[in-house]
Amino acid sequence: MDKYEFLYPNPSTSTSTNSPVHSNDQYLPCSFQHQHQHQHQSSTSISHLDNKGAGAGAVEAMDLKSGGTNKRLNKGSCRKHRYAFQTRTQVDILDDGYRWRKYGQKAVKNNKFPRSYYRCTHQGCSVKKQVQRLSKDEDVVVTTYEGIHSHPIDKSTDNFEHILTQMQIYAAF
DNA sequence: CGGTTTTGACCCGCGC
DNA sequence: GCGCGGGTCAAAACCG
Repeated sequence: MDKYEFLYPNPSTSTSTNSPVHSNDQYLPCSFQHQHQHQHQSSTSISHLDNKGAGAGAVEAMDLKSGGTNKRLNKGSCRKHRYAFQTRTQVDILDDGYRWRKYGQKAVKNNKFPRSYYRCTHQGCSVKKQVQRLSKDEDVVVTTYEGIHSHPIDKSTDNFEHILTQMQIYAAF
């Protein structure tokens, strides 16, 4: 049922206005906060992510050190690049051009919708991604990326994907 | 047939 | 010490 391969008919219509939020101690030099006119109510999720237990802000309630994020493989990793996107879309799967394999799904306490855990299917690329939908606003989908891709995108020829790629590269620095 | 999703169980850190 | 909440794994099911 989750077979949405390519859902970017109109980048300026369907998926609009992503609000990148860096919750880690890592700061992004390039602030690509393109706040369009669409977002006007629950757009800036920084307060949501920063504020734990604020009802719908169960996305960023945990730090990297606490969770079992790096319990097994990660032993002495330097820093974790993690940033969340809030996208107003009706589709759960936001295809950014990479290949993801779902490895888990858990229900969040303050959310009626479960959170899906995805992982990059590339060898050596342990980029993780989790998608969560807000129970308050079903149209808002929070996608939290973790890690940086060290390989080109398999797909090609798309403006929006290219933009996303650049955004990730910026976030990597 | 291969890759991926699904779903339950297990594990781990933290709070009480 | 136990329970809770969250994250991951793994085996089976499913789809192209």
